[in-house]
Amino acid sequence: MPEGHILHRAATQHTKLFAGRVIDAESPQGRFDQGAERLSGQTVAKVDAHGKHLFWRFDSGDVLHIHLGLYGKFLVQTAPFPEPSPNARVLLSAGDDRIHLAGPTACDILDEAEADAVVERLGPDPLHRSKKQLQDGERRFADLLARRRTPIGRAMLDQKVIAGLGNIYRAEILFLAGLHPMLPANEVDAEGVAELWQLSVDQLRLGQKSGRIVTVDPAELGASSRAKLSRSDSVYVYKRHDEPCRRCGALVRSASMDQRTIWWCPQCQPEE
DNA sequence: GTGTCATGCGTAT
DNA sequence: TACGCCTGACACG
Repeated sequence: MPEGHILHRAATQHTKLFAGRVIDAESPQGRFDQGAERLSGQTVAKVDAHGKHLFWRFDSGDVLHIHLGLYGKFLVQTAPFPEPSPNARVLLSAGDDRIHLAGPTACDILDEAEADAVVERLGPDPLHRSKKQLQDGERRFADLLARRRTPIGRAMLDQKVIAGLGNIYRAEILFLAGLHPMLPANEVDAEGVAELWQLSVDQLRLGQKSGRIVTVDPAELGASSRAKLSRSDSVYVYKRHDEPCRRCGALVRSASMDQRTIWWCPQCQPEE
């Protein structure tokens, strides 16, 4: 159930645990037998992420490319290892550490050029750290939006425009920016574009740090909600159809956009 | 227990 | 625009 923050979190954690180590791989499920055989005995160089894609880079030049899709999940395990569930696509282990991967959309071995090609198909990633990358990213993001008449709600989920946002962040960031999801992307003014980028950077970073998506400003939460934050307490509009907006009280609306649901506050995100 | 839905996306139509 | 992937959570009975 992963948006970009989860993958970057995994990249950091997996690098910490496995960089420089020789791994053993197996595929209890059997759908990655050949890959596991190929990777076993190889040394991990590092693990990095772009958007929702994760890349395990090996000294040999092999790259294990993973995309979790809608269902995929990583478990980090330490010895003594639990019995692997039979649906584990791959187990990657070194010494007392093991990654258990289940349900991914993609799990395949690429060479470096192929891995580069995956990244090149993606838009800029707001979780990239260097100042230069972020500045370039913002410029690309602005250029891409300027060339699209498509609704901003669709553009924000388009991984070629901005890599790493999923349905929750899409809805929440548009709310925070005060933009109606149907507004044409090329009609968002420069200030709005800059705000969308900055909100994406800030929100994804928060998510990366905490491992969960909490977009609601702590100052806007009641004391009781703060004590135990349920998912519906942690967001402004996502899955809150017909509930009152936390800021203005208007009823949150929802609609289907490209087979995904989008939520917005008709008052805070006016349609013009 | 069964049915539906979902933080995603590639491919076919 | 529709389907397939292939999993878990949750609502409902």
